[in-house]
Amino acid sequence: MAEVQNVQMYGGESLLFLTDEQLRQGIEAMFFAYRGFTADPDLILQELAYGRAHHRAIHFINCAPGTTVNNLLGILGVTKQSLNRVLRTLIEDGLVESRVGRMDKRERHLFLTEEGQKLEQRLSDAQRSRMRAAFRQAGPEAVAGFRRVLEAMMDTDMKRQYRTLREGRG
Amino acid sequence: MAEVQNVQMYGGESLLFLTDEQLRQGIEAMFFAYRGFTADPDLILQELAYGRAHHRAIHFINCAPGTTVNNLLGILGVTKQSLNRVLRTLIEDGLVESRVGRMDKRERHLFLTEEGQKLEQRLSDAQRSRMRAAFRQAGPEAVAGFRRVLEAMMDTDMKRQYRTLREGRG
DNA sequence: TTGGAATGTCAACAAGGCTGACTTAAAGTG
DNA sequence: CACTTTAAGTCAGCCTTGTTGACATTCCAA
Repeated sequence: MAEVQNVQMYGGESLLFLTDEQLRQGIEAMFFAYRGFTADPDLILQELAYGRAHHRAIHFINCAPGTTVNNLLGILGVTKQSLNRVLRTLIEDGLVESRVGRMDKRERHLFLTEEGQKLEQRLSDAQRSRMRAAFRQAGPEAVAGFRRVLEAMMDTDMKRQYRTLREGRG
Repeated sequence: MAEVQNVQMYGGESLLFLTDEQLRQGIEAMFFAYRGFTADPDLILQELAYGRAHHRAIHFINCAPGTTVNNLLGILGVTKQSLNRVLRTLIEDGLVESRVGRMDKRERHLFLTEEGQKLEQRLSDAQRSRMRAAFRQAGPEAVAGFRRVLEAMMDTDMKRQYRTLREGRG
């Protein structure tokens, strides 16, 4: 592999190392990998007439049960109208429960029902099994690097969200 | 950083290392990072009333000038109706040129015009500069790991596409 | 107590995926 | 040559998921 040969040529943090070509390859790898990343859950969602938006909502409600609509909005980065449509169908279908806030009655706290949890399991099993295979194939050091690059690629406020989620479960 | 501590506990390829929690973090990192990845070009596209679909077309036509519509369909993984809508506007707007094949007159070979190349530059500069910053921040070894994980996450046929593109330019 | 801010809902529209049916032109094959 | 296949493009219509605008409810502070 002729792609890491320029590392450290100028000492310290290396300059030549980042050729446009290598950056282009990184961009394309990201594009193709993201497709792989979503492919398995997409198949499951399709048979239920749901989309990726439903998956994302389910995922983060599962991570933070009792979260409010507003909070979810911040994480997902969409408009509340867009999220609402998805939430409405999930509530109608009995996968998500929305409880009026006790302190602040304007807020709705969101929870997965048992059925919702079951679907979450199915979806994340599918996604995790590909991730697990990739992690295993690439090895622990590659995984650490993978995470470091992804974190560096996030916006600062996204990174905050990500860290919050990470620490919430630890 | 308490996340790589379980590596190699069982010798050889490590088992404990892949906890569900770590996989979940990988999934979320991928989600947030992909948003960051597309954020900068999206801003540029918005002011031109184009979308991500236009960007993808422009990117791959730039990578493989003279590619046919059919080939592009394979790379992008969309239907021809969907691609055609995008391609038509790009041709109308004078960013892409479509030449009838000389060997096989059924084929159309796609090229970026000068103006198309200019936009491609603008878009990829934006995207690369974030990627460059992330790569630099994470360091060369992390980048190698990043690439290894992403490649392992692709489907086999995507990987073929990716490799072909990689070798085409070297 | 009243006006403004926050939270969530409803309605309508656009982008960009999808399928299906069809045309045109060129290439390949018996 | 006649027939089939392939490449490309088009039209119509659907779905998901993003957007903005208008609106109801609730809370809080002046």
